[in-house]
Amino acid sequence: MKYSTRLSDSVHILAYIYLNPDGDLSSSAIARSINTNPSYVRQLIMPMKKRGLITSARGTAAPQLAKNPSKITLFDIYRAAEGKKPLIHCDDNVNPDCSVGVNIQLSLRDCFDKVQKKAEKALKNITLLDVVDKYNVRVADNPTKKV
Amino acid sequence: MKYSTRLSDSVHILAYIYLNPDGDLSSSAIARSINTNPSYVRQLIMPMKKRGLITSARGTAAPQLAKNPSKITLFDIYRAAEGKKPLIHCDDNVNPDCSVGVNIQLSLRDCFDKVQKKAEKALKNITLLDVVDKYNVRVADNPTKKV
DNA sequence: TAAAGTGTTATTATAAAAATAACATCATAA
DNA sequence: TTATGATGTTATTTTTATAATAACACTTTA
Repeated sequence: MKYSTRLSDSVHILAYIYLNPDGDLSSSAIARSINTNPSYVRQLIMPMKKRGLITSARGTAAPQLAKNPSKITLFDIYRAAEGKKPLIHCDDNVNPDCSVGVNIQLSLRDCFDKVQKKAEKALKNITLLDVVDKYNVRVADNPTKKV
Repeated sequence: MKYSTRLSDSVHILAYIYLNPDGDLSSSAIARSINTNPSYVRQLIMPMKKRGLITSARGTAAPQLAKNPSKITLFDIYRAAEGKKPLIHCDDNVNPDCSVGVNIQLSLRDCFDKVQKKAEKALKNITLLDVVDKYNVRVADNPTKKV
């Protein structure tokens, strides 16, 4: 399949809103920045709205962060973007008549869960503010056209 | 796309070989356990061979672990199965004329790299023996038909 | 009231993976 | 020696999760 860029694009949306409080914040304008279409942007915004990361209202092109960016972690955005999908997938289509097959996969699930927890912990330790700070350093070091 | 189960299936292959030293270790037999085809099994074995995890010879259905299972980590198998592919993907198709777009993605890459490192560290801390041990506990707790 | 926006659902296209096929090469047993 | 069956390898087809897109009811605002 295509690789999912939902987390990446969702962070993009939040950063864009935060960095352009007085600019055009329509889904069309954000979509142009991501090089995608307005509908996809709105589809990413919706779960973030449900998870309390963003506010928006029908008819008005004025989404806002619902929290301070220092209080929004990459894990929050990951949950909104990807739900409960894990980073590593077990093969749950092994031969059910094979004890090795079934039980190795179940054992592996335990192991992958541990890795998942570690990754999630790392995601929780990075905030939207951290990402924006890195962005600002980059822009300061390499001044070019804005927006 | 489909989710990759290459890591999962590669571990499966190694465990199968370790647990059935005197059984049929042809790619066909292993494929039946995974519920897939012999060619796919061989395709997974090849990179593990190149990375020194397994030995095998043309014409003979007798693959062997090249190391003690306590010396093979999930990270080793992950590298063989997935190469350098990361767990989380940036969107590298954003609007190149948008400073926010480009620089946010570059900043995100740094962040995702940190998460990747943590996940890889977790993978390094789990060995094939750990997986097999969990398997043995499962089989002991829940005795059913073997192989 | 017209224009432009969001929220939402449905459909199509894309691309990464598994599945499969095919075959040269090698080992082994009859 | 030859037939059989295996691996190593490359190429093709099918599957499927995702992005892309379309469509439209509803809402805001000029």
